Amino acid sequence: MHERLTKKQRQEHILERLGSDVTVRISTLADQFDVTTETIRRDIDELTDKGLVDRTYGGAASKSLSSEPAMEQRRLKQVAERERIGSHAATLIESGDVVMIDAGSTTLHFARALAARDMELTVLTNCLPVAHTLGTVKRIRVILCPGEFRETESGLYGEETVAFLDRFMANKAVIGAGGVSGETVTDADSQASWIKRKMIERAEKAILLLDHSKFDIRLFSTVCKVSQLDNIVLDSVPPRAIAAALRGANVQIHVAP
Amino acid sequence: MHERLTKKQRQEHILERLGSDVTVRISTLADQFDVTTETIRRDIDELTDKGLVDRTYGGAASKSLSSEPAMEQRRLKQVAERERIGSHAATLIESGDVVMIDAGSTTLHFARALAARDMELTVLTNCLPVAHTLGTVKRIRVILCPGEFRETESGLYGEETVAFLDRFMANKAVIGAGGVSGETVTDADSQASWIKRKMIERAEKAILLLDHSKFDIRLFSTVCKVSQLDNIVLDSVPPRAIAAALRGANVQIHVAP
DNA sequence: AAATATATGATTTAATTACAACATATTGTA
DNA sequence: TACAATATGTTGTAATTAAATCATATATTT
Repeated sequence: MHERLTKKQRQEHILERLGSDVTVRISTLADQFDVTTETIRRDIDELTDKGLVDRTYGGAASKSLSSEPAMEQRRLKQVAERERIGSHAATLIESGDVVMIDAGSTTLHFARALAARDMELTVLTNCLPVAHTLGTVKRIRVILCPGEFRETESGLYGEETVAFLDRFMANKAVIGAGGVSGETVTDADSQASWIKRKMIERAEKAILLLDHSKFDIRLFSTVCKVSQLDNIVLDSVPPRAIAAALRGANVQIHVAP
Repeated sequence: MHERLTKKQRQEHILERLGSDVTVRISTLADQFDVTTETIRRDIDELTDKGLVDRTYGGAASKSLSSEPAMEQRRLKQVAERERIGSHAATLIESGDVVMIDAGSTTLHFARALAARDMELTVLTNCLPVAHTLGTVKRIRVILCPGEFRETESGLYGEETVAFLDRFMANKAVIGAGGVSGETVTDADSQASWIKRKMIERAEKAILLLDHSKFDIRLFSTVCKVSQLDNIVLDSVPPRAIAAALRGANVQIHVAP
């Protein structure tokens, strides 16, 4: 006969379970713990409030590794474009390169494409999903930056991160951004901008990945001028003004087919 | 106006979605694809039959092919014991502590228990799953070490990691190990041992988590002498020789209930 | 021990999902 | 084109879950 578990114990068990399973069901847990579904529902609500699990209809799910809540809504529409961008950008990488990869959903697509190519590479990144994706590939050496972990982007940020990057040199930096307007690249997040700038600085070639939804968008934090870029990979031809700025700065434009 | 997607496109989108999200809901997908829930239900049933997704009530979840195979295998062993150990070890942590957490499956259990407690903490770790588990908790500041990413442990290792840890001081270090024999703590992995040693060195109190399968095991790489420990959390009473060594070294022994 | 707070259970109603059966539309092909 | 195969929509009913409320039990504090 089992002794009754305390609330804390139950909740720990639920977290444990979500460590190996992706989802749990309230009805199942209620059976196993021999409490009512209402009790489990309350447990899961509390865990959800703490941000430890995601609520689902009928249960809970473990938090996703690469969730980007801000992008959630339009992710569906932009997925195909980003895949194309990432895939094309991967062709710009050569065997033997040292590559710095920024955190973001577009750069994650790039990392997936890169993993599929299977080259000899060294990768520095501040993005956990990128590290995870490339970590499985034998011939790629992945170095993750230190820093403060931010759940929203699943990335590492802060002075530690920037200082760490400063100690390396790369052949290529692959970054994303929130918008480009005229000759200025911007992002909503100033901490992220510091990382992007440092990566550009420490790499011989800077490659920016951008989908068309970011054209003519100007956000809070300036990342760099387009003249600091070497390549830009897009999913469609940019508006006249941006195209002119890019050509003027001698940036090589790639439109992913 | 959107064009209607084909069945194949829808299903690909669902899979893509489950690449970044853990779960999808039938009702949501039906809205987004502008089809009825029955259509999505049939899509998901097909994907389930092919073994590509897991069915859930109201939707689907990504298959839990854990990307941490080595860790996953060990997780299956001694799960209950490790949960108890981790849970009890969490009670040794106080609000305001700076805690260094080693990579390993037992320490991950500890991290889950810690997350459920919801205290004000600063955590330094070389373990991605630990960072992810604690990164969701508002009151916990998580700093991830730099280093070379090793997929088998989902952790960071190497000189960068050790040097980084050297720059901090912690109240407590919580580490795992491969075995303890006599008065010596050992591990199979020498790179991991370097991390563990450094964490012990940089913390006021060293807490070792060990399940009983590790008693009287001596492995390749020496981590430390038991005299360098302050607390040890076990799932059962250790053999005479080890108990004697621990008492002799004035290590506080906790047997998790 | 009494008082208070917390946790759990029970119950009802509303909302959501599942399932099956059948109708209609769309696609591919002889 | 016409036929067959496939895909999708519609509808009704059953099953499951959500949410709110109130009652009861358990723990904590004074």
